[in-house]
Amino acid sequence: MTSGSSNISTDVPLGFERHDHAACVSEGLLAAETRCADDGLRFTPVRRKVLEILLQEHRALGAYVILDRLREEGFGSQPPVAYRALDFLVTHGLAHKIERLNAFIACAHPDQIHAPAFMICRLCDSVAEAQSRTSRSVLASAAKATGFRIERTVVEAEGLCPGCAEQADA
Amino acid sequence: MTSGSSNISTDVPLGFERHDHAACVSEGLLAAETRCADDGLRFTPVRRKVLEILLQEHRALGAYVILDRLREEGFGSQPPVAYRALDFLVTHGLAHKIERLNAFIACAHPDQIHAPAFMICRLCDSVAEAQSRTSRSVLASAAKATGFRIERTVVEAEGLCPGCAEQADA
DNA sequence: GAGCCACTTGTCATATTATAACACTTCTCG
DNA sequence: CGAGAAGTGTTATAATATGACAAGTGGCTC
Repeated sequence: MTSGSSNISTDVPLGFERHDHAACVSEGLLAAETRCADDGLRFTPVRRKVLEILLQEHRALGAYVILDRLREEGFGSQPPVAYRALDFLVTHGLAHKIERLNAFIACAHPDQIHAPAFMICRLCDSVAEAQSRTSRSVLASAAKATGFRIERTVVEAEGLCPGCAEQADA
Repeated sequence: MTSGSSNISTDVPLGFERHDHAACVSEGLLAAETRCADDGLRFTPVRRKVLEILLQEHRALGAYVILDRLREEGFGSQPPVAYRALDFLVTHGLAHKIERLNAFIACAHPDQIHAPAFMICRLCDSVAEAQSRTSRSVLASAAKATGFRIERTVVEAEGLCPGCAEQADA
């Protein structure tokens, strides 16, 4: 994703790094298509559009922002339309909910097993997804000690992204 | 808190372990009082009552549940009353918000520096707070690698507590 | 291809969580 | 004591999320 190659479509440091952002969208959609085909899931127009909307930003979007965009594109405009598509994407690992923000973001690693961790910039709102091995976490050891059986984890850090931290220091 | 001593007031395994629960409440309130006195904070009746309500359970309570109890006790009954008290408690480390549940829980370690991690049982709703050192976490290394400056972390695991896991297996 | 089924979409209605703004009171500190 | 800051209570409203039901769509068997 960090693109050693071609056309940088934006120089905003989204996901904290410059990259070929157009590729994020197309690759993301392609990965989702493949995945759905493989797993016998229906990648319908609404679902596709919602993922596309999410992929367009390395930020978390609220359900109602997504809903507005869906309306503009001619889809249904009532909350369940957005929530159901988001639910589908989250359930199948194509998107994640950022609990801290009550908002949603496209998955950056739809191929791998995901116990994702996020870094959320409180100034520019960008969100980066880190790959995480659950096993060596604080949670894993605490869970082991008490006998808790982990099914899902929420790991989110709030703070300043590299760019904003630099500006803040200046 | 695991009480080598006296009267077990309930045998429900709250916080996943049997313990002298009456002591949780009184010790919690005492710790808060001390802390507020030390730091020149006002531990007013509403704030005290909200903390007491939270301490009575090793579960996260929604703001509106708390609000109902406040009303029963003769306090104001509009949302801001509860939210302001909760905000005070969270700001000063006497309570935490469980983002996954949009709900609140009393801090189990009000004395220490807190980068807490929680284990949430999806069946019995109990929540245990683990002590965590942020430093060796997935987040810390990801942050270091990208230059992200962490200010606050949310670490929550959802799954089955020891008791519920056992029942589920049976 | 007709009929059946599961799934998806769209809508209305409503629940749940959270905050803005303002008047009034209480506490603190000079 | 008086001025200002902090806290409380209220009204009103915003933002987030779900339940229930009707209608449409696609894939299936026979």
